[in-house]
Amino acid sequence: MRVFWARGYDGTSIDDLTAAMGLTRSSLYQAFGGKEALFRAALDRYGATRIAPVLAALDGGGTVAEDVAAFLDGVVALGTADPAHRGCLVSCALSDAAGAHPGFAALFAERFGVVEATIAERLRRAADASQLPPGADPDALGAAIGALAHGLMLRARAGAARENLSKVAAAARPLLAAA
Amino acid sequence: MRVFWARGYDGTSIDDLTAAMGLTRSSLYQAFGGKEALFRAALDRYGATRIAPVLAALDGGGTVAEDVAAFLDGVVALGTADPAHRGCLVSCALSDAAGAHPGFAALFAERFGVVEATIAERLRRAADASQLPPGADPDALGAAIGALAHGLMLRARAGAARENLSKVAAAARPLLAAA
DNA sequence: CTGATATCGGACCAAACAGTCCATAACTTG
DNA sequence: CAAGTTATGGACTGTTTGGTCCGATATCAG
Repeated sequence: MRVFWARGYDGTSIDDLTAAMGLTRSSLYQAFGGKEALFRAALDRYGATRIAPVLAALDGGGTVAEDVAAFLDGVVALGTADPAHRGCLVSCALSDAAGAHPGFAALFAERFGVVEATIAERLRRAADASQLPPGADPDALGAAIGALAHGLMLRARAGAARENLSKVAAAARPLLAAA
Repeated sequence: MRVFWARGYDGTSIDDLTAAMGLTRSSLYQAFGGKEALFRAALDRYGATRIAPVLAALDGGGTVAEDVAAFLDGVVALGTADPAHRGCLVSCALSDAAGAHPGFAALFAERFGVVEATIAERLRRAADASQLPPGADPDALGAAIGALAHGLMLRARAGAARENLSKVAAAARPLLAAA
């Protein structure tokens, strides 16, 4: 997962992977079946260990503005925590792989959709509690916050510092101005 | 440019390029020097012919909210216009290449910075005209709008329809609520 | 200890890769 | 038109790619 994260799908060779994982080619092929299957497994692991905790901040128990701010902070932290793995495996590696390898396109859309749907669900709860402006569309607003999050990940990949991105995330607060 | 756009840097071979460009390897190497230099030339062309017109919408002569909305519409249009070239050469291809090829990291940051700086400049003009809330930070807000734009590009690559993304862009309007 | 089974290590393969080369063809220019 | 220069075509090279194979090693049951 870390190798794909740092170098992308096409930029990673089987030798890179065996070196990082400490096993030989045969073991890798025996255990995972091939590069593509291993990448899918890495994406699963990334989703479970990296994305899920960040999404969990949306259920932090605060106001919708607080929870979304915490979510965006988590995004920034994930994208900038380790200089060797800047940005996001999905935003950076999978988005590119979806072009050269059509099989990844659906996977990319699916990963994207999970994030948007989770945010939208939180927003719908806020709307029910009248914490959102009356005319707001939770789905569109959720997608906008998701797009912002992915954009922050790209900016992290380009080398932005964490403090800097925190300010950017803070600048997005008007999206959730209370009614 | 189109081949890199569709298939990414590592996903594109010299043969792909010669086939699309209608010339032979020697001509390509003679004219551009190599794959990396050709990619840089493609990025230049992309910036001049695709990104610059979209950024120009920021000087559309409307209110800051109108100009930014027009800019985001342009982003959505660029990312969804041609099913063969979904998303953005910079957001999708360069972000990945920056991982495997360190030389591209600076280039990626530079391309990103141009967009943010252009938006921030427009916002500063708005602030001078008191069209922005008093406490707003034009640099941070510009970076947020830039991140949103790049996130929309990723969503376009994942296959989102234009109408859909237009709604998402519209949902971001509160970012520019007048003071 | 023995025999069956699962795992491992490293050599191996064909294909694809980026990049080079030189003989030929097409211009340019005096 | 002829000499000099530039662009082109396609064969070639050494390397790296993802993937396979088989002998050696470890694990475990009886």
